[in-house]
Amino acid sequence: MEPAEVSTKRADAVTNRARILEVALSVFAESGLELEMNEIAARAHLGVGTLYRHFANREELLRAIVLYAVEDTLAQLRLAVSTSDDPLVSLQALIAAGLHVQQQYRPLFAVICDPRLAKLRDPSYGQTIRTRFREIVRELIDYGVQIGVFRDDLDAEMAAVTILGSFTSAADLLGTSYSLDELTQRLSHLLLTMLTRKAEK
Amino acid sequence: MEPAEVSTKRADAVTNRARILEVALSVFAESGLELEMNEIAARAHLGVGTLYRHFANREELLRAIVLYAVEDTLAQLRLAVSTSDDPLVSLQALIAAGLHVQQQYRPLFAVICDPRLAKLRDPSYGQTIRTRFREIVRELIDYGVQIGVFRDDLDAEMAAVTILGSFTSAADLLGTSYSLDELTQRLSHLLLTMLTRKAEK
Amino acid sequence: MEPAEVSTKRADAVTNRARILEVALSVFAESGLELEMNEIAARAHLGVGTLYRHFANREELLRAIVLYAVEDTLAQLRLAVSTSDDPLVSLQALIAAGLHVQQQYRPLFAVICDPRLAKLRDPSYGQTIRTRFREIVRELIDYGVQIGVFRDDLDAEMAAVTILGSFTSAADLLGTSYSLDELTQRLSHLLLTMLTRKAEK
Amino acid sequence: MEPAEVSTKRADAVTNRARILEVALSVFAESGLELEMNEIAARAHLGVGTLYRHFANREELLRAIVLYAVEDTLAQLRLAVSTSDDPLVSLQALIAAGLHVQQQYRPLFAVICDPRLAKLRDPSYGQTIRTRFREIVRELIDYGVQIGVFRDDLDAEMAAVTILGSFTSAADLLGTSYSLDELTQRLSHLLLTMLTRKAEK
DNA sequence: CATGAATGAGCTTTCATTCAT
DNA sequence: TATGAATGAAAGCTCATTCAT
Repeated sequence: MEPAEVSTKRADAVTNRARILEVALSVFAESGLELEMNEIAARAHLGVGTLYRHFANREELLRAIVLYAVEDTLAQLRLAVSTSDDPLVSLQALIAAGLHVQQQYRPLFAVICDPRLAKLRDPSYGQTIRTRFREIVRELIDYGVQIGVFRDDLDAEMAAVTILGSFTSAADLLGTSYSLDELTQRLSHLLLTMLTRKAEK
Repeated sequence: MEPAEVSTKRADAVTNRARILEVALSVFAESGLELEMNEIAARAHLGVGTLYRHFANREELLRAIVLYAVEDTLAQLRLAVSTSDDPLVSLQALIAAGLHVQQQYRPLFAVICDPRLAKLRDPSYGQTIRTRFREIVRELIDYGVQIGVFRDDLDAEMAAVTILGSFTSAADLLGTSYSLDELTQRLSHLLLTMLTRKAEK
Repeated sequence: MEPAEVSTKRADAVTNRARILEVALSVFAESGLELEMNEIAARAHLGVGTLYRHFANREELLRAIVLYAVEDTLAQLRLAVSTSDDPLVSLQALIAAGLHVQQQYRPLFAVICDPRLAKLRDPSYGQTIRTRFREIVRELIDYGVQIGVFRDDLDAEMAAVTILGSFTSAADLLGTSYSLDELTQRLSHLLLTMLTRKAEK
Repeated sequence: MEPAEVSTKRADAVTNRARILEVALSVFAESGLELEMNEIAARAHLGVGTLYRHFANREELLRAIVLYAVEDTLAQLRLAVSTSDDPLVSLQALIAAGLHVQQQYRPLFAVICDPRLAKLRDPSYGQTIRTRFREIVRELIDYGVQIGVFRDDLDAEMAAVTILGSFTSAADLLGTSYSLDELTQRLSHLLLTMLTRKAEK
C-alpha cells in the first residue's frame, strides 16, 4: 500500500532520525528532561546503539527535542496569529493554538525556565526564546491597538506575557475539568473582554 | 539517664525535622524534583541515616516539601488577599505575593503540573490544590464584582486562572529583565486596567 | 586470633582503601590498564559503590595503582642498591629485586611507555619516572667505576638502561623456562662479567 | 561475467587484505591491543563489513597483526645479522635494526608479554616466538665467541636476552631524549665494549 | 561482494537505601 | 539514637559483530 514500505532498511535509516525525534518528543511530553535513552529506544523499536548513531548523547537528543518543540510551538503560534487580518480572529486562533500546544508538549514551558536548560544551550538561549514568544503576542496586541480594536491603555509587553501565561495556567488548572474547546471558548471570551474597551456609559 | 537530656534530644529531633525541611526547600528551589538525599543531609549537617529517621524515603520527603511549599504559598496568597477590604488593594497585594512566591519556590509551579508529582500523591491531590489556588483569586474577583469595583462581564473562574498564570509567566518571561518591584507595578497596573471598567467617553 | 578482626565494620572501613588497592594491584598485574571496576569490586568482596567511595572513578584508581607500583618498585630497587657498600653485592641485590618486581607488577613497565598513561598524568610524569629508574642504576655504576670495581670505559647512562631492560627481557624471554633464582644467578653472573674488567693477559 | 573483471576483483580483494593489515599495523602502533575495528575500516577507506570479510573477527585480525609484526621483526633482525661475516659489524646492524623496529611496532614487545596475547594463540606460541628471538642473537654471540671476537666467558643465552632487552629499554627510557642514530651509536659502543675482551695491560 | 546502519552485551558511574557501629 | 560506609539496581554509553541493501 505504502510505496515507502518497499525499501525496508535503507529507507528506514533515512527516516529513523525523524522516528526517534517523534518518539522522543512523546516521551518528553510525559517525562520532561528526565527521559531515558532506553525507553526511547524501546518505544522506537530500536537498539540503544541506533539512538547513539543519530544523537551522540543524551544531551544532544535533549537539545534536539527542545529545539524542535520550541520551534514548532513558535511556528504554530505565528501561523495562528497570521490567519487573519482581524486581531480578534487572530487572538482566538492564537489561544486555540496556545492551548493545543500545551497538550502537545506538556513539559516544554516548565523546561524553558528549568535551570538545567542552561546547561544544554548557551545561557542566552533561554532569554532569546522568551523574547521570541513574547514578540509574537506583542505584535498582535500592538497591531490591534493601532487599528483601534484593542484598548490603547495597555502595557503591551506585560499583556503579552499574561496571555502566554494564561495558556499554561488554563491547561494546568482547568485542563482536567474542561475540554480543550471549552477552555478555548472561555479563555477567548475573557481575553477579548479584557483587551477591548467595551462601549460604555 | 537524665530526663533533661531526653527532652533535649526530643527537642533536637523536632528541630531537626524543621531544619531538614528548611534545607530541603532551599535545595528544591535550586534543583527541583531532582534533589539528592546526600546533599540535603550534608547541608543540614546531618548523616543520611538521620534524614531517613525523619522521612522514611525520598518520596515522603518530596511530599513534605511540596505540601509545605503549597501550604505556605496558599497562606501567603490568602494573607495578601485579606489585607484590605478594598479589592483593588487586595489585588495589588496578591500580585506582589504571587510574584514573590515565584522566587521563593521557583520550581514549585513547574512541578505542580509535572507528571511525576502524580506519583507522589493520590490523583485527587493535584486537583484539590488547583481548586484551592483558584478559589483564593476567584473569591477576590467575585467580591470585587459584587461591590462594583471590578467589571461584571468576567468569567471569574477563568480570570482567576489567568491572574495566577500571569505570576508564573511574568516571573519566567520577564524576571531576568526587570526587578520584582517593577514587575509588581506593571502587572498590577495591567490587571487593574483590564479588570475594572474604566469610566469612558 | 587476630585482634583486628574484633571491630568488623568500622575498622574495615579504614583498611578498605588499602584492601582495594591491594586487589587492584593484583588485577592490574593480570590485566594491565584494562582492569574492570566490577572485577576489582567482586574480588575485594565489595559492592562497586564502595570502590567509588574510595576512588572517584576508574582513572583515579589507575593513577593510584600506577603511583603505588612505581613508587614501590623504585623503593625496592633503591633498598636493594643500598644493602651494601660493595657495588658487586649491590648489583646482585638490584638484579634480584628487579626480577622479583617483574613478577609482582608484570605489566608495569609495559604501561610506563603506554600512550594511555599520558592521559592519567601530566605528560612529564612518564619522563620523570624513567629518569628516576635510570638514576638508581646509574648511581650504582658511577660509584662502582669510581672505586675501581667496574670498568671505567662504560657509557653509564646506557649501561643503566641496559641493566634495567635485562630485568624485563629476562623475565619475559626466560621467565617461563627458569626459576627466579636461576635467572638471578645467571643474570648476575653475566652482568658482573661484562661490567668488570677481568685481569687479563 | 567477464573473467577479467573477476580477476580484478580478486586482485582488489588481495590488495584489500594487505591494505587492511598495513593500516591495522599503524593503528596497532598507536593504540596497541585496544585498536578498534571501526577505526581500521575507516582508515582503510572500507566498510566494516569488508573488514570482516577478510578477518572473521577482531581476534583473528590481532593474530594476523602480531604474526606479521613478529615475522617482519624477526626477518629484519635476521637480515641485519647476516649482513656481514664480522660479528662486530653484524652486532651493530642488529642494534640498528632492533632500535628501528621498536619505533615501527612500538607496542609489539609490550604485547608479547601481555597476558591477553595468550588468548590469541595457543600457549606454546609465545614460547616459540621467544625462542626464535633469542636464537637469532644467540647464534651471533656463539659465532663471535667461536672466532674469538667476543669474550668466551659469556652466558650466551642470557647475553642474547640482555641485548634484546636493551633495544626495548633504550627506546623506552631514552627514546624521547635522543635520536635513533645517537641511541644506535651509544648502545653499539656499550655492547661492543662489554662483549669483547679488551686487550689490556 | 561491499557497505554501514542496526544491534545489544557489557562497562562505568550514580544515588536511594540499609545497617553495623 | 545518630552516623556514614556499604550496597546494588539502574542509567548512560561503547564497540564488536551482523545482515539487509
